[in-house]
Amino acid sequence: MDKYPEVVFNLPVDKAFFYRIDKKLKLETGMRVMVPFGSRRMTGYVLAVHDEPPVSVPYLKEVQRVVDSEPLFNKITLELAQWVSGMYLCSLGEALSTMLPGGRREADADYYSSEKIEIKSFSLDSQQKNAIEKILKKDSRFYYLHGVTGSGKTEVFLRVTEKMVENGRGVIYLVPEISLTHQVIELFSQEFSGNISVLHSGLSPSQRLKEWMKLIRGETIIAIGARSAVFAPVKNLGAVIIDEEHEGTYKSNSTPRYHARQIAMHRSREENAVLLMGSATPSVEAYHYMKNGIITELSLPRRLSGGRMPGIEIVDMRKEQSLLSGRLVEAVRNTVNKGKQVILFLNRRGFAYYFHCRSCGYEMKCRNCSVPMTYHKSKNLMVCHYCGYKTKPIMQCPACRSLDVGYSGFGTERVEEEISSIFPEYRMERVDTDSVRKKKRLKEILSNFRKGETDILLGTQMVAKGLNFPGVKLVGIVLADTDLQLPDFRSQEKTFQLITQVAGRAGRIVPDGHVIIQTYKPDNDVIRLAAAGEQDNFYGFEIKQRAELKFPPFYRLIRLVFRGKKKDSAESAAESFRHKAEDYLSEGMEVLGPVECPLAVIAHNHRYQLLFRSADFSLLHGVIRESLNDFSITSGIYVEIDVDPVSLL
DNA sequence: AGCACGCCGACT
DNA sequence: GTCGGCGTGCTC
Repeated sequence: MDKYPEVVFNLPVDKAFFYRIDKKLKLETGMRVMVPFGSRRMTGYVLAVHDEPPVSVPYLKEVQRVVDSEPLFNKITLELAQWVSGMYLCSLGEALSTMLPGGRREADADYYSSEKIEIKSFSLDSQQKNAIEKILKKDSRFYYLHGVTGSGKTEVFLRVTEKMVENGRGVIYLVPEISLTHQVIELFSQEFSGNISVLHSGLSPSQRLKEWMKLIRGETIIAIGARSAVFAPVKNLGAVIIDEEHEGTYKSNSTPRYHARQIAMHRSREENAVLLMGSATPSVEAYHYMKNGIITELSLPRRLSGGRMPGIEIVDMRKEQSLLSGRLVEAVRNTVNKGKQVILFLNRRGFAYYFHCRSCGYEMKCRNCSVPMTYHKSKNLMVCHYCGYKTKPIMQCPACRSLDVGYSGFGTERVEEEISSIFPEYRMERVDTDSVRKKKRLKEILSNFRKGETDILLGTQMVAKGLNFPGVKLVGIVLADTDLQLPDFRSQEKTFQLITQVAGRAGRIVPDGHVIIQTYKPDNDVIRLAAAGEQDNFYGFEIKQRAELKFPPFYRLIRLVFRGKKKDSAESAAESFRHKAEDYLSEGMEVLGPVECPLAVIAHNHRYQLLFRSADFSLLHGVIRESLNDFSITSGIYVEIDVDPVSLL
């Protein structure tokens, strides 16, 4: 006697397939099976096990192997996958696969340390107590701890978790990147040891699965991890905590392109839990919902240590010759001479050194992609930031044969060079994804800096977040406006957050810290408001602009990218999709495009995008879903769907 | 997403 | 006359 499992795969195929298996073998909904599929064998997820074969299928293949001894997915996680598949317009199998840790690894070079940290027996001040009380009263679904760096958000998170655990309820704690928040993870691991599953990417797939199974069985009831931990099968979920809510890492950049905050909101509603977010610089939408009362704002305006925010100084780079202003050089010298430390911050590796002809303006671009090639001095190579294509640097302009060419721009390597020529005796280390390929090396650099063995730490993103160094007195933002020129509706928000976060860092330990912001746009509203610490004014200004320009949170967007080897067919696919969609289009919806994507070509693929926009999300979503349904995808063309895109690049 | 099947161009 | 290009359609 046989039974008949219904199986889905991690493929862009929105369909279930049926197999047969001996009734005596243990096979349940939520397990994985190895089955023949066409000419290959694949792992599939069992949605249901039927007693009767489906009438519509004449011949059923047999399950080769049952992979799991117990289900990986329970009712709640299966329903969640269903919702993800509907919301983000991917197949159910793709949704299940992204939820499962190790099912498909999400690239992030994480670093995890087991260094012991002291658990301070902290006492809470009145503003923290007040916040905790409100959260536990649960008269709202969503809460936001809005407070400056150092105002004690972590303690509130810890206490809320403690209370939840006392009441037998589970907690998901999300952090932007494990590597930058290992102190917090250590704190939680020690406080709740035995009760916690840390789902970090340093674990092997089988270790991750083991942690997942502990949660499914209820052996642990706290899950902590990056983005994908929002799917953790925590039993009796009481709270989801999102630390540093504004961080871009909460949005996935592969199918399904989910946002962890959106999943968290959905789960907290479905599972009757509270959602607790926190940041000093909320995303514009979160800020908007706080002002609307959809999210309850709990503000923590005071710093625990009583330290003041640092002095912030803007330097106009239009008057400067070099990429380090006289003002910054002087401040670095003063700081190091007093035995204090400096952090220099550059936000974009990709905007580094590029080839540029001074006669005709020719820029050297990648032959596969449309982005400028970046010069890497240490290897003497031009490298494409997107596809990894490498080529030798050239000495003559290929367009006009001029010899007046150069490699210019801002890059950590260039800044490093400049600093060492001005201050050859200072000890400096550079942190970026190139110089710290190895996790050990990063740990070493950071620990040297913490011990005061380095004077200057120069780096990209990695130095801006989460790290608190006691000796730091000066922070320089080498170029604050790089994001502002990007054709992206979120660039102002990002710039504001960057400056505010970096400034907060400087003053955290040393109250009289100093921040120097170098910019070519000293009069820019965003830079001005960030430097002045005028949060409410910035958000007010930005929200007004978003409303006027029809961007989120007032309007919702769905972006479709059509990509293919052939430029024409990519464009015509986008064009014909637009026509399809126009049949369904109604009042209050608009389509933009097709236009070439800002990054028009990536790895030989031409990219065209359509942007759909409406204030009514369910209408918008419905139109896209139906259009996709009766749109037959031309061969060789791939469609990427991004619901609520965070970036339009 | 793969992978096989199938129908037209340049080679021994 | 065949090898192989990749367009098309299917996978229980």
